[in-house]
Parts: sequence; structure tokens; C-alpha cells
Amino acid sequence: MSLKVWLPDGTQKELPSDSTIADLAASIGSGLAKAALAGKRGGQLVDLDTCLQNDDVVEIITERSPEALDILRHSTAHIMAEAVLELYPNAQFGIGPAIEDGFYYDIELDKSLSIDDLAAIEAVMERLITEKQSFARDEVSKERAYEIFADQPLKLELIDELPVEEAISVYQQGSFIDLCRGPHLPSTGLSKAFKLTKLAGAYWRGSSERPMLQRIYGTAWFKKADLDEYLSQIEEAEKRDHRKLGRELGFYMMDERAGAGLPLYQPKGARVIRILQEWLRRDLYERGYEEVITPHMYNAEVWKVSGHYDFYHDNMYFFEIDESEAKDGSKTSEYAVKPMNCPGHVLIYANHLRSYRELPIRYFEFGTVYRHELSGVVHGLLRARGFTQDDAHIFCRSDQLLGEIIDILKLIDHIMTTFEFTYSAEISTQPSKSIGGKDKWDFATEQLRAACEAHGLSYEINEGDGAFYGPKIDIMVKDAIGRTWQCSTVQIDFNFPERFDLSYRSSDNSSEQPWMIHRAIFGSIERFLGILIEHYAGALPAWLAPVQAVIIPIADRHADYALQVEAALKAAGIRAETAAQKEPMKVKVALAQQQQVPYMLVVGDKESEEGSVSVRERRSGDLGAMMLEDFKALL
RNA sequence: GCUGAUGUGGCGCAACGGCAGCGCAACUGAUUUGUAAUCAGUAGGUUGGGGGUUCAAAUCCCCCCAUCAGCUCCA
Repeated sequence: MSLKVWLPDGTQKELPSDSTIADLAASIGSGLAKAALAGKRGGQLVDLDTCLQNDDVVEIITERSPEALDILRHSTAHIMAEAVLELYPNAQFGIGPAIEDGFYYDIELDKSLSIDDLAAIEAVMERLITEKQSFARDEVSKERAYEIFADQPLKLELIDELPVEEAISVYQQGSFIDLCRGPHLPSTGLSKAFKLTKLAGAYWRGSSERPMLQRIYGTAWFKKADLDEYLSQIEEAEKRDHRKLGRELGFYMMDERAGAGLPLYQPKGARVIRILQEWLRRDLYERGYEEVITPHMYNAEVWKVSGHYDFYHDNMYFFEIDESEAKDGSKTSEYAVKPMNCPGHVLIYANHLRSYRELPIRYFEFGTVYRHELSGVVHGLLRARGFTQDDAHIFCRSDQLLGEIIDILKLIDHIMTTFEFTYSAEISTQPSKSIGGKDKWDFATEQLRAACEAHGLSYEINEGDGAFYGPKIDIMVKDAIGRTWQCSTVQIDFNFPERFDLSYRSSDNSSEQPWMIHRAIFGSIERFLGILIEHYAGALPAWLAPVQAVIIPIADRHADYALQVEAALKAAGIRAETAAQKEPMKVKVALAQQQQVPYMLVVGDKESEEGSVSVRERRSGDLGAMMLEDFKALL
């Protein structure tokens, strides 16, 4: 008797039937074993065929490995395709890969699917899974592949691009055959916990020039418990949605009369944004930055020099104004609202001749910019048409570049750890369409890499993903429920120094071009606020909360004392409010809890007499009475 | 911008060709309360905007606007 184990490359391995998981690791290496598909009962390996017979007693050893999950999800995509084909025999299939947490399949159908149709597809899938159909791999010639997929034009297009010399692999389960590299599960019976989640349009081959297909998204797991956990995590993310919390907490609002993507910040949101700015501003001054203030709009001439007039035109807000003194003698001048702050900082740099002794120059600005984002992409605070960058531009000599980048990474670390984010870095290198010579690119990219290494920051390389004007480091932060967001960015810019002809006098009195680093820590302050709301589920840390303490008088006779407490706290710089509504104290506590106020200070007869407050913390509850001075020390 | 869906008092929802309703919030009054919601009453709507079909439109059709899920984009 032997036992079959499925390896991640789709091949199989035979082991003696009494093998253990340790034997498997010893025979194929522990890395592979993590991704191999086999059953287990206790420490003993069990053949997957046996697994399928005894659903309840056997687990898949690799149920949590990413490779194994990918195989499961991709296979489930095939099962879905089989179900779709059964229900809609005219369906034409695009691609159906595994993605993070699930899979999708792009399908061309003459009928447009609605969310109600998913249940019918799921029902057929359930049946196919019960049938335990096996996935059979076959290798065919290119000619044969064209025959098999004669009525699947999208597949034919994919076959066109496959190399002639290689055999083409196809997988079949039941009546469904698909062009596919694999690997797959041994049987449909192993897909035990799936759910179709979403329906959306998606361009064929990701190109907006090509027709739009219908994409069905699903998620799949080896165990029902994992599926449930995943679904409840989605629910948790919905509860944290900054658009919902932002409204409930009175941070910001939208008004359709204002226009899409243009948030209005109410007092509490404005307060938080200012606190963030002041906190960062103080830090930046200490780190040798200087604040500048630049215009919100510029004559179009500036954008012509910078190149934005040609390359970023569709994303900018242009307008004409009457101006009899226009340079070319015409009656109007063209202006544009700034989509970025760089030109202003560059103009300030270029104002007078610079010496090498002045460098590095570090200009920062909380600069509000406007970008005409496509209507379909605006999303609360995370993608708005108007937002404020914590923008800075550093002009330096080549020998200063490395040190400056390291300093920026230190700053990023300080900011992100303050908010309890973990993060990672990605370095993007020269894209195919770019400016600047290879020497510059190589040097700049090497400086970014060396800075990460000197700072002990691990990074991934995104080959060819840099901006056309220079390489960059993007910082991906991970929030409290494991989602990643791109915030900070450090970009080397070859474009501006070149186009604005920036220079400085070197020690030998020659003219040199400075290096320019563009960097933002929060990215967009408003967007960062949105991320913080979701990260903290609305309960911002006490130092950042718009209201730090609500004073809750128990009865009307305590109102005077409550106001005294409020005044004393405000005098100490604490953001305090008195709950003056004619409501029972319980109601006031409930309201303050919902507003995520860090501290509630209950004052009644006892407190008024002894000059104390009874403190309730929003998470840990009643902390008991303490003297006002002691409470102040808490914050 | 593209595909699909959704817009009903401030918020959350119902009514789905036949009298626009409920809860919370708001307002008025009573209650003066010890840590997550006291009671009663009152008011609030050209159903996102415009056009059309119909005896009759929140409901069906068309065009805009906004929102949502994706795609594409993200200098």
C-alpha cells in the first residue's frame, strides 16, 4: 500500500502508507511539505482518496499554506466555471485565477447576471463538489488546443500567445475542460467551504480598449471555520468603514451639491487634522525642515515648464480668467489649480543662486491639491479630488542623498510606530518609459536600496514600477485588522531639476544640478485620517481625539461644578466638553461612548464637595473617583 | 471613464402602479436620575434632479447628478 501526496507543482509523490508528516518533510523538504496536499489523522498521513471518503475525520495538512490555498481557489474557480457552463451553455471564458482570499472568473455572457443568480450557480457547484469529480491533466499540441477551444474565442487568443515548442496543458473535470497551467486539487470534493461574493465588470485583459466581461468573485477555504472567520472579518471591516464612522463621529460630510470627491470637514474632523499637522510640524522643524507656503493655483506657463500641461492635463482643473495684460496680448490667461506642490518649492529654490554650503534644503508644506480623479474611483477620504499632502522636497548634493533618505526612513518609522502600524517597503525601479540616463537611475536606485539596508528595513523590488521621473520607495502600512495601505513615499525626481534648470555652485565654483527628493509621510492627511479611523475603529488615541473628556453632571445642581471642571481642564490644554443636555446621566454616558470619547467625568454631590471627578474610560469602564489634578496627569 | 447596482424626513429602514409609513434623532412638556439610552406629546416629505408613459408614478421608461461594488487609472 502506498500513499499519494500532491505537490504544489501538480506532480504526485508516493510514500509508504504508514508515513508521518515528518517523513513527508524529510522526503521532499519542509518547504514543499508545507504546500503539499495530503490528509492527516493525528500525526499520520492519510491518502486524499481516504480523506474524501471520510470527510469528518480527516484534515488537509496544508490547509493554511498560501500555495495550497491558491490551488484550492483556482480549482474552485474551475468548479464555478463548470457550473456556469451548465447553466449558461453559451458562456465564453476569459481567465479565472486565484487571488488573495479567493478567486474570480471572467465570463462573457449574453445575459447580464444579477446577485440573485449567484445562488443558482452556488447550488450547482455544491452538487459538483458532492460528485467528487477528479481534475484530469492532459498535455496537447497547439493544434489540438485550437480544436478543443474552437468555440471559446477568448481562450483562442490566450493560446495564440503560448510558445509553439511547449506542450499546452489542459485540465478537465466532469464535462468542463479548461486551458490551464495548473496545478489543481485531485478532486472537486476537497473544496468544502466556498462562497460567491461579488459580481463586477472587468475589462478583458485589463485593457479599457477591450470589451468588458462579467467577473464573478468568490472565496474558498479548506474548512468551514476558516470561511466563517474570513466572512466575519469582512463584516468587521465594514463596521470600521471610515465613511460610516466619519459621519457618525461628526468628522466630515459630503454634499452632492459640492461635487463628487470633495469632503467637508466638520469641527471634530478639522480639529483632528490640525492636531496631526501641528504634531508633525513640530517634529519636522526639529529635523531641519523649513515650512513654506505656495499658491493654490499657477499660471499655465508653470505647468508647461513642469510638463504637467501635457502629461497630466486631464487630471487638472484649468480655467481662463480675463486679464488685459496677458503676456501674449490676448484677453485671457489660463491658470490651473495645483495637483501637486512641487513647482512652488522648486520656484522658491530657484529664486536665487544657491551654494553647495546651503544644501541640503528641506522645504515642507501642508499643501492642499486638487486632482480631477475619474468619477468611478472617488472613495470617501481614501480617494478624494481635494486633499492635503504633508509634502516636502529635499534638494541636496549626491554625497548627501543617502543620509537624507535614511533620515526620511527614520522619520517614517517614528510616525508609523506612534500609530502602532507595522509596515514594509517596496522599491520601484526604472520603467520602460522614463527620462534621465541609466547612470542616474542606477545611482539613485542604489541609494534607495542602501538606505533601506542601513536602516534595517526589508524591502521588495517592483521592477519597472517607478515613476517616469525617478525611482521610489513606497511604504505599505498594515492596520489593526491586517489590511495594507500605501502611505509614505520617497521619490527621487529627475524631472523638475532638469526642466526648471536647477543648479548650485559647487566648491570649485562650477554649476551643478542638485538631487531632488520628493517625500510624504502621511501621503494625504485626510486619507491618513480615514486609515486611522479604520485602524482604531473610530477610537482615536486620547492625544488625538477631538474631545478628550466629557464632563457629565448628574443633576442640574451639579452644572456649575461641571463648568468649573471644564474651565480648569481647558486651561490645562485638555479638550473638554460638558454634557449639558437635559438627559439622565446614563444617556449622556451612552452618547459619549458612541462618540468614542476617551474619558467621561461623572460629577455629582460627592465630587462637587471634594473637588474630584469620577472617571470612566471608554474601554475599561469606571476607574473610580480621583482628584481633578490626578486626572489631568492621566492625559 | 467603463460594467452592474442603489438613491424614500438628519440617520437606519418599510411601502414596489392606487391615501408615503415606522424606529432613532429633532422640538415641547414632565422626570433630577451614580456609569450604554425615562415617559408623553408635536413637528418634519414635490420619494436625488429633469423629462416621459398612465385615469393614477416613490414604484414603469429616458437623460442627468450622487453613492456603492469592481475594472481601468493613481505624477
